[in-house]
Amino acid sequence: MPELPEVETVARSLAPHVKDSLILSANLLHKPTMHELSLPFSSLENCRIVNARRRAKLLMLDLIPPNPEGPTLLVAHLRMTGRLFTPDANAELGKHTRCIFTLQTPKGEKQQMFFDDARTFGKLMAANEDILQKWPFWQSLGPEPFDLTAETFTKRLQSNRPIKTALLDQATIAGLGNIYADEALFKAGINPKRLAKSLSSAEIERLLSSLQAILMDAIAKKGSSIRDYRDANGNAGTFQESFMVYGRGGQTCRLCGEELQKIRIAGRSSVFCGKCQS
DNA sequence: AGCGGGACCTGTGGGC
DNA sequence: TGCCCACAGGTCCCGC
Repeated sequence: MPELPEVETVARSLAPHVKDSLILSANLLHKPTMHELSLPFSSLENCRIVNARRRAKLLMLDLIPPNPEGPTLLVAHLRMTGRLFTPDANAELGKHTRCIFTLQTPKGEKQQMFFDDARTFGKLMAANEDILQKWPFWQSLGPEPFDLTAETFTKRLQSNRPIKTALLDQATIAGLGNIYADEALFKAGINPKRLAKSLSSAEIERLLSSLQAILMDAIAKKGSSIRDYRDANGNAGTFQESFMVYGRGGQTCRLCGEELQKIRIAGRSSVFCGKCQS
């Protein structure tokens, strides 16, 4: 499930393949994949890709358009099963390929970039600054975890929701999903059901340093591959080998041996240790 | 206003 | 063996 470390890994692994390439065409095979606020995909033609980066869980390709009205960004939200990658030269169209981009590399060679998405939750958007300003989700995004101070985090946690719910809210902090929220709460020793505003300043500092450490470690390990997720080169990440709680409900806690509990919080499964997390 | 929960979507895997 | 159904979950939307 692409969360911050997975999207960061995709951006870093995709960049060398697409940087300075010209988009010759964008062929949308599944209409709902195009975000409703997107410029027409024909506007992507003759745009040059100059960078691939990440904001929150969004994959952002910076573009130089052929004219001032053209898009300056190709934004991809991978959601559950989206993959943006450059297939091998003679690769077949996949069963779940939703958009095909034909690129011209700086060497003048043709190369394809596929957006595959089994579950079709993912979205692509050809955008510019005006569109970002009109996009409520973009406007509501909270700070990046590495930019967050304990003081700002404290202000954003003044809510009556369980801390787990607050961490999943992209307006509180951007980039966390179910995996890293559960892992960060375990590392910080905080029960996911605790109301966000009930956390002490010591607990908030511990939670912030825990989630920053986990995200750094997960980026270093190229993300977590549960089933679908692969980077732009088709490689799996290895952070799933480091999971302390995610997906381990009913198994024993790796710290104390207690049986891990699995409950639902705001419709999400949450795994935690009743002994280590208070 | 703020929160919880269902809908969206399809592949997978457990149980019978 | 094969079928059915719960589950996976990020975000939007609706209702309380």
